[in-house]
Amino acid sequence: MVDNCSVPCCVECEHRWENFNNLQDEDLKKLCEHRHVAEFQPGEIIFKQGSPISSAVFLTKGMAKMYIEGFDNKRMMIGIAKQSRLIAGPGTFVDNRHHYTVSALTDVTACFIKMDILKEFVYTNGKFAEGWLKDISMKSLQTFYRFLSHTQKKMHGRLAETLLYLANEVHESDEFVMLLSRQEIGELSGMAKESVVRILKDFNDDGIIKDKCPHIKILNKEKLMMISNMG
Amino acid sequence: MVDNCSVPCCVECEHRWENFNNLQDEDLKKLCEHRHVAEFQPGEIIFKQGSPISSAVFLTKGMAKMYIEGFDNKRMMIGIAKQSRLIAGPGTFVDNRHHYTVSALTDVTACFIKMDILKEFVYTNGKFAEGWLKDISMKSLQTFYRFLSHTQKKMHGRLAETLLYLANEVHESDEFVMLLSRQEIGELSGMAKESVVRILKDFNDDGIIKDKCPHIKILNKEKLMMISNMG
DNA sequence: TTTACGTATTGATAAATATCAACCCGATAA
DNA sequence: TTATCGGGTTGATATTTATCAATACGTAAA
Repeated sequence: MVDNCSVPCCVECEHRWENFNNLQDEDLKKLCEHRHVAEFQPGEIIFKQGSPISSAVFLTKGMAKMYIEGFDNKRMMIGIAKQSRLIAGPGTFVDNRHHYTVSALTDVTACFIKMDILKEFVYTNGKFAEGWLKDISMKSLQTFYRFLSHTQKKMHGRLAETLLYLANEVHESDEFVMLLSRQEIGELSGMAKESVVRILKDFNDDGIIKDKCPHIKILNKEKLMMISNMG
Repeated sequence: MVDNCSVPCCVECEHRWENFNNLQDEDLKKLCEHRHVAEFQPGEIIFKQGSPISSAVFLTKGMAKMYIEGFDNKRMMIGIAKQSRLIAGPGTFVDNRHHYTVSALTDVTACFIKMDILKEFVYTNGKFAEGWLKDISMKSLQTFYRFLSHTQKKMHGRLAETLLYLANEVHESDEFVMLLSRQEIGELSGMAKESVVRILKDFNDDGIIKDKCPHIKILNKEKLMMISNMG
């Protein structure tokens, strides 16, 4: 259990959203006063696809997976959420509904900030509005390029790309403990779990990675990038 | 050849971007004064992936295809641009580069409006900023759901979806002249042109569509929607 | 009219990928 | 300790989809 005091105010939070740099300290204080902090255990749902958006969410600790629940209960993982990132989704300005589910992968501490207050700043602070446009645009571009990968790359290329994403963007290290099950890696890279197993074995046998089950180490990043770029 | 006078000022343009409703008439007049109008023949490129974004583009006549040029020169078509839609792409607020190419499918008349002027309004007009956020968000959501389709649907489902998109969104009629070649339909629905041919034949044989080559008529929309929803 | 070219079509085949079933293995509950 | 359960792994097989090659067809140029 946490209370609001155990998490620093947005004014001095080192994990705050980059776009908060465009707000004044008094604005940020106002945000802290109206925020709520909650903790989640691994597997717990932070918010659910289809539910109304009342707050923006920011993680101050831990990681969560974001996924769309599609046809036939099949899941498509969008990516992994961590600190400094606005988690709200594109529904905010469209239908006020979440279009994907977010659930904790580790112990997570999350800040909930009322969306009304954030939207208010769009009217009164042009820099903040521009920053938000930039944020959405960047995520949109990332989606585009992942879409392109899925359409044009074969499985080895997609899985190589996923491993590079986990190393570069998520863990910021070429050696990490895999948070995701084979099933989940499949949901992230668009293939069956058995295919994940087989291709990881291929990479392992070729000396590109060392896969000692929860631990992953990238041994030959050059080659992995080559496979990703057009495997 | 057209000059600026042959296309109405944004103030009274019936095909203008919805978000322009948030601007005052004097703002719109300022836009007209700084715009440029150009005509394109089928096949001509309106702007090219990778080139810098100097202007937002709006079509006042005709249709154009938007596509990403991916690996191996393979193309992924994003969709078809027509009137009332901002064509600029998510690069505007990120790296100021176009991330896809737009080329005319028919005779096209296009308005170019300096992006600087539009961005200016983001600072001075909160409603306009919000409208733009909404615009980008909606496109982002559409991309998400197309991505989901590609990942989870099989070819029949994807092609059914594409036909419904062409009928509902592009031509706004269940009967239309197909603007796209089989190759291009394939780029839009993520499959080889031969597969497009075969599946169209299936749909034709099953009485779902009538496909007399450049003409397409949807005969059984219910069934087409069923196939799209999970074919 | 004939030729040439690009797209559409068709069939045969190969490649990519998913599915199914069985088994292994480590952790946890009884 | 034993039973159970949920991943992980593996091999066999079926399905989906692309590729290749040949042909047909319509239009524009010669």
